[in-house]
Amino acid sequence: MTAPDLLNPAPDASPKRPRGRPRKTLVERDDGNRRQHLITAAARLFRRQGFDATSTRDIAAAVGMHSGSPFYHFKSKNALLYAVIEEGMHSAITRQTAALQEDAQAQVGHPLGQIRALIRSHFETLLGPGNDFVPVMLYEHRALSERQRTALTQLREDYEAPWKPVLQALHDSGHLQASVKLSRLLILGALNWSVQWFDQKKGASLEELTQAAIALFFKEC
Amino acid sequence: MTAPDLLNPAPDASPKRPRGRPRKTLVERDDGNRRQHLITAAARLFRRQGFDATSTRDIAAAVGMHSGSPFYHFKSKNALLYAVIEEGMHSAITRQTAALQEDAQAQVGHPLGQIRALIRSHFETLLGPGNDFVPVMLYEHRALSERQRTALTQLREDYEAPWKPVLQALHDSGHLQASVKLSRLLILGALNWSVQWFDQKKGASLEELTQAAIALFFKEC
DNA sequence: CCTACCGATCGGTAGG
DNA sequence: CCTACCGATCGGTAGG
Repeated sequence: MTAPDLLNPAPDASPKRPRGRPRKTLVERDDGNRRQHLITAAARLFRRQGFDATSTRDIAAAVGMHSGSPFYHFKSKNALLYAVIEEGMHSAITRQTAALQEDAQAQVGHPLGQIRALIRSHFETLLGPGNDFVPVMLYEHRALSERQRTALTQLREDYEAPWKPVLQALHDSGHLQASVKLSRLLILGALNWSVQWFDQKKGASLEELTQAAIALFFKEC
Repeated sequence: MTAPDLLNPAPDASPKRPRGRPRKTLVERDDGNRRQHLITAAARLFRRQGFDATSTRDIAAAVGMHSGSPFYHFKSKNALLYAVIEEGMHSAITRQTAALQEDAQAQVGHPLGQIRALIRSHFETLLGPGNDFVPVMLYEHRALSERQRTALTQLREDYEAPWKPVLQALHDSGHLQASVKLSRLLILGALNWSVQWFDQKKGASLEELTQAAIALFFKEC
């Protein structure tokens, strides 16, 4: 405990608000933090309990707010879900782009190296520590509104776009036998489903997972 | 319309109940039908809207009951969910067993024929018309109680048991390169995810899907 | 961002 | 299986 001073005034000295106009940068940073805390907490709860089974009161409590306060930051529970999903897709696309660039610098764009980068990056997005955002998208997007779903479809297409030429090249070179379209759907499904069974503590590492997936899907020629 | 008789008494002749002790077989058959209607309607609604987003009133209305009546047949909404899932797993196991027997008679147990039968049967369980039960299991089992989940784990192990020796044989013969355990998890994931994107109206048939999956996962040697 | 609150909905039950 | 109902919870809001 410190004695009352200018920053911690005695109770009789208007304890409610700081004097003068609040500094804008500080206020915005605080707002951004609170909003971000809500998104992060919501992602975790939505992933663990599901969207419907998570109340906005749960989320408020997780960040130390009262029950009505999340609606100061988000106009509805749905908007909060969409914010979670949008952030997940943006970071997934960022991670994927970086992985492809790293690979391009190392290997002059061999398609097997590219698909390896895509799969490894995808596993990290799904299974990396604290990465609850994309799993929420995969399993809770049904709760989105029509307009939100439309916007999400665009993000998913952006994300999947780099897979198509890589799989086409692997098909042309004989490493992939099934059709490119069905292969993409089946491969992404196999990866996405890992959210259901992968256990960080025991079992395989993401690197082992990646190698197994490549050995399963692609021929050596 | 038929004239009032012993089976359809006139209104003044105690219309509430038939006289005497109800014939047990008839009563049980009626109960079974109502119960079965509830399970079927619940499966459809749970699949379309999710478990949490479906109210017991929705289910009651779908079979022409009033709001409290489903609880005459099931002691809780959860018990109804478990009935849906249990029926789905039983019919999946039955279908799978029959598929393996058909294949055994035709091909003397070639592992490639066996895996083909397993995959084709799995797609039918997931994507066949009216087969909502197993998809509900895949996406709503989180809502089960601990005891229900334990019982379900046994059913899932029973279902997956035939896959292990078949995949092991394919691994030994060089048709499968990745480890048997990770292969099984990734393959079943790829198939299960088809629930998310398969459209009965357009797109591929279950037969084309099966062929694509086999071409994707297994080497020709 | 808190306080106090509202209308709606939900799973479930008693009693017949 | 219906009728009538209950307690609890929930998303969301007004007003500060």
